[in-house]
Amino acid sequence: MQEHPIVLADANNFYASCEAVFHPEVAGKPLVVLSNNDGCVVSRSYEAKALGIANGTPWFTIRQEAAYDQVIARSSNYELYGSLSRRMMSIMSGFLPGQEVYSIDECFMHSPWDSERTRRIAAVMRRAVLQGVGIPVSIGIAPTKTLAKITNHWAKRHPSSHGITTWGNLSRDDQGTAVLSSIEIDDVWGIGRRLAKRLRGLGIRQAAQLRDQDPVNMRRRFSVQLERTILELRGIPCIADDNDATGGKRDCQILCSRMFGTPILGEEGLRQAASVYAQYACRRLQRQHSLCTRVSVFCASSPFSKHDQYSSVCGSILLQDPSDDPVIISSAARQALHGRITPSVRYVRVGVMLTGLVDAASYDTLPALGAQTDSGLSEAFEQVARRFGPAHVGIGFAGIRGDGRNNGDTGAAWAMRREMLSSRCTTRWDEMPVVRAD
DNA sequence: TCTGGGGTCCTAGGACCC
DNA sequence: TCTGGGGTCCTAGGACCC
Repeated sequence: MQEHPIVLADANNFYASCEAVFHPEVAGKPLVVLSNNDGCVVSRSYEAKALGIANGTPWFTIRQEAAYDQVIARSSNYELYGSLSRRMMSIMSGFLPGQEVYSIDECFMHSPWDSERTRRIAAVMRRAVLQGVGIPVSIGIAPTKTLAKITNHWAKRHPSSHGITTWGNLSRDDQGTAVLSSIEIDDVWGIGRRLAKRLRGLGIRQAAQLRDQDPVNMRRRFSVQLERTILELRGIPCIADDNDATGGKRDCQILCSRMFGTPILGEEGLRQAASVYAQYACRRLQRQHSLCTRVSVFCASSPFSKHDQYSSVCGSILLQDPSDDPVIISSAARQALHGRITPSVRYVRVGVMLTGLVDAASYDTLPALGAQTDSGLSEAFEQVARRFGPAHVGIGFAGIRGDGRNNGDTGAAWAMRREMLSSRCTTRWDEMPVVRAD
């Protein structure tokens, strides 16, 4: 047994839990959080799960039944979730070293202690997050990331674990029989729908059976990833740490894409949307101090439409020099689709992808390499945004605002729908909660 | 009427070079 | 006319994750 275990902390029903933090009246009730455009269910409270609502269900197909069951629905409020996530991660980083924020609601940590001491620290950490942010987390402690995922899963499903399960504290028999034999193959980290189907075809149904396969043989038949998963299930760490200290820095690509509130017909509307999303992507590029060398844009019609045939196109522009200039990038995005779209197709999505990312710092020292960097326009936009709020200025449609609660978006007809948005309590002065002491 | 968004890694195959 | 073998780089696409 390895004595420096990996700790995985993962929030329970994160988005749904966030909605209850500043609205305690919804706690204990069935609540679902919907994706952008109020499309699909992406997070559910325990009570909503108990009603049999599955993740990914299109909201319009269950809306009436949900109303009957008094289910509360919320549009996704990423501003709130992001803010609570940062608080939660910050609290946890004070308890154990080597935090890797893996997603908005979970992080790995590397404990220098043995399993038992790690468990005691994790219990204190868990209470600190609950008290400091109001979000319940579950914790798995194990020698590898894949096993930490499995023990975390176990902790979530077994109330007797009080939110924490430690692999090293289980007997060898329990590890195999109670835990690995009860985990279905699709619940193993790294095994998706397709792979699970192929494995079941070979009679491999539970995690324990996968662990007992020959790794070399499975690598030949499937992939190097599957070999790693098998070794991880045996307690041999093979999944590299993503210890990029800059936090959230993207190495390969930055993508910004959205479904529209209403479909777009014709090139001009798509060009407007592409230009707006290019500016969002550009802001993220600048925040991580990168430049990009290629701007790609894709757009697609609805894959569900009964009237139109599905159609998708993409175009891409290679920049002359690496750049983070929103003028250059948004203009490339406008050009990328030129002449490619079909005028009669109703497009419902557009996305802008920035690739070929390079570190801006390497061009600071070698100006002769010729990067086209932003001359200060973005900084001016940021200053205006800080003083007057988001979306007051921008290039083209990005400078146009919608009305009311959605005024962070452009006022275009295709802007997303968010009809059930909760307050952005921690990021907007005018939406701060009011507390009365009677 | 109404079906999310943002990533990573790996592999195959083509282009190109010597 | 004939037309190998090995390497690298890039891109597209598939599969997976939350």
